[in-house]
This record gives sequence, C-alpha cells and structure tokens, in this order.
Amino acid sequence: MKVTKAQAQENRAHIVETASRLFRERGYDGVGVAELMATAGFTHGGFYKHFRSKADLMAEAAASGLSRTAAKTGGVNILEFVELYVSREHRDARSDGCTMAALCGDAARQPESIKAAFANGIEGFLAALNHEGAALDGLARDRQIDILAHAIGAIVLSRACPDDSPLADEILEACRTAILEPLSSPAETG
Amino acid sequence: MKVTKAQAQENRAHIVETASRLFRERGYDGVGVAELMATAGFTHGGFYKHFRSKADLMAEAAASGLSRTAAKTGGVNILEFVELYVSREHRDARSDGCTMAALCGDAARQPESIKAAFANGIEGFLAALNHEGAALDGLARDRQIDILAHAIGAIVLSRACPDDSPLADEILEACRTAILEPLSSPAETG
DNA sequence: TGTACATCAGTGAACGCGCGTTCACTGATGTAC
DNA sequence: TGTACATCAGTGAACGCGCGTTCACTGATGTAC
Repeated sequence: MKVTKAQAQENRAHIVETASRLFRERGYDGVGVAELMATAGFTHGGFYKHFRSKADLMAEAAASGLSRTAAKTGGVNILEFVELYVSREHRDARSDGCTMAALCGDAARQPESIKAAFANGIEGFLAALNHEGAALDGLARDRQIDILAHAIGAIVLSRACPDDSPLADEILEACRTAILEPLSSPAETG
Repeated sequence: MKVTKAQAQENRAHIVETASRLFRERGYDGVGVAELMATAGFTHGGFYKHFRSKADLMAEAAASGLSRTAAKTGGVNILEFVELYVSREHRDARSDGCTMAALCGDAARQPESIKAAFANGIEGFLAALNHEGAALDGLARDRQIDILAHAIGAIVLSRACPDDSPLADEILEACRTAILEPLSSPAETG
C-alpha cells in the first residue's frame, strides 16, 4: 500500500523523532530497528526505504534531538536555563530531555558521523543561547562552553546514582549553586 | 583441568580487571562475555563458575574500576588533580581512565545494583581526595561534588566530539580554567 | 476527464550472526584414610 | 607418606533469542496519453 509523498515524508520525520526519544531513554544499543518501527506504528521492513542503516538514523536522530533542545532553551535567560537544566525534572525525564546529556557517553563510541552531529549540535546550542537576551548572551565563548559542560556533568553524574538516592540530589544542588554563583558577580560577565 | 584455589582467585580478579578496561573502552553493551573471556585468556564457558550473570560482573567491574581511580588520584593535590583529569591524555585513554567518566551514561540505564556501585564509588572517590593534603581537602562537600561533576562533564562532552576537532579541545581548556579559577582565591577554600 | 501503467512506501517472512546462558565433560587439585 | 576418591575451574559444543538487514510482494499513488 503506497502512501502520498507528503505522508511518506511525515512518516519519516515521525520515525526520526521516535528514534530520538527512544535512544535518549535507552541508548543506541538499547533500541532495535524492529521495536523502533513498531513504536512509530510501522513494521520493520520499511525502515530501509527511509534510511540506509541504523547508524544513519542514529546520526539523523542526534541532529534532530540536538536542534530541538537548542530551540527549546533558546528563549530563556541564564538563570532560567540553569534552573531548568540542572533540575530533578530534567534528570528524571530522559526521553524528553537534552540529547547531549542523554547520549554523549554513547556518542563517544560511535562513528565520526555521529560525533560530527554532536559537535554541530553543541555549536547550534551555543548559538541558540547566544543571541540578544538569550541565556549565554554577553559571556565569552569559553565561559559558555564551560557552563554547558558543567550542567551536563551534573545531569550525567546524578543519573548514574540510584533513583531517589540523596547523592543524586546533592550533585544537582551543588552544581546548580556553583554554576549560578559567579554569574551574579558582574566582574565575570565581561 | 582444575586449578589451585589461589590461581582461581587470581584468574577471577584478572577477568574483573579485563572487564573493567573493556567496558570503559566500549561500554557495557559493546563487550560480549565470549570476547571478554577470550581477552582475559579463557574460554567463555568458565565465566559462570565465577559470576552469576554478566550484570553481576558489570557491578563488580564498576566497583573495582571506581576504587582504582580513587586510589590513583588519592595522593595528588587539587591543581594536579584537575590537570591530570581534565586533560587530552585522560580523554584519549578511555580504557585507562576514570570509570565514572567512561560509564556514567551507561550506568544510568542499568539495574540499581550498578547504580549503587557508582554511588559508592563516587563517595569513595570523594573520601580518597578528602584526607589530609589530598586534592579536595579543606573544601566543603558541595564544592567537592561540584568539582567532580564539572570535571566529568568536561571529559564526556569532549569525548562526544570528533577526534582532533577544535571543539573537543576547547571544552577541556574552558573547563580546566573555570575549575581552577575560584580555587586560587582563598575566599573559596573555607 | 478517463484509462493504463509505472512507482515505491509499507508488509512480513526469512537471512546469517552474535548474544547470554547451559551443559556434559576433563583432569589437576584437595581431602580422607 | 601413599592411595582412592571427590571437587570444581576451565573447556567447547549447543541452546533459544533478538539483532540488523534483505527480499518478494502488495496496492494506492503518481504519471503518461
């Protein structure tokens, strides 16, 4: 049963988005093509009408997820960003959360195409938080990069602790405080 | 062919250490029981004479790797620690590097037993860097936790970028500078 | 506008393969006498 | 100390299973006339 070109394109985008969510939740190796297609509402055979391989989809899903995160946080100021990002809610909502925090460990072991998507995503993220009035606007690039890595470190380390463990929350609170502290002193924001 | 009790214990420890290295290099899903045993110098059938399951080994390898990292960095001061940890050498030597940085993303999706090993490892790491003259000695616990998460964030984000990409190095340099900066002002070390 | 045919997104069975795990077996070690 | 037997670490074939991928097929869409 063929489908209109518009519908096929829509289906493809839906598969990419489903993949992005599932990968963030369970990692690249934790999601199979068959399960992914079933979750998206299709059978697995059609997968290769849209993508050349699972690795190709992984790169595309990474790019999609990264740009989505950038879009979501593009309009907030730095205080809001840190509160949103370094939070229990973000830590506990992996499939809705930041692709960098969820998959950077996996990306490190993947082919260069996926690492390239990550690097592009990081640059896009910095750009989104760097325009007039946005979260990182006015900070030096080094400081922007540092805040991002710092916030990601808080999430990934907190997620490695048992659910509801005090340490998991301590990590978030310690990092949230430490990231915000220098930002309130004007000397740092040159 | 049976083996002396002492030899069997030694073999077991060797399997755990081999696993710890391989897991750090390629992740929990990236290493199979057969390959792991072959690398350690055995056939795969004997695995279950030592461990009840691969998951059991994963927890034990995590604990072993984490305590090894703590032991390695237990004797250095804070400046040395940051220089060693937030470095290209550490980023590029995954199988010899910190278990937290290599596997916290994987641990987040594993059973509670592995997350518990991680939380214990983090506490042990803080303790090792917290005695007289060691890296984090004299800092408040929140500051210690923050520095660890910050340093881990630098490594995991840098590793997600393509090999030899400028961004990967920028991340390390930005974080190394930012972590060290407040430590040089005495007001922070109370 | 109506008809004939090519296209191709989606289906579902099948492929080889490697996974974690089990199992009967081996033979040196450890133990009982 | 020497002999007979139990133990059990290590071997390697085999298990069922799910993986990524291929393929012949379907049938509505898109196109040519």
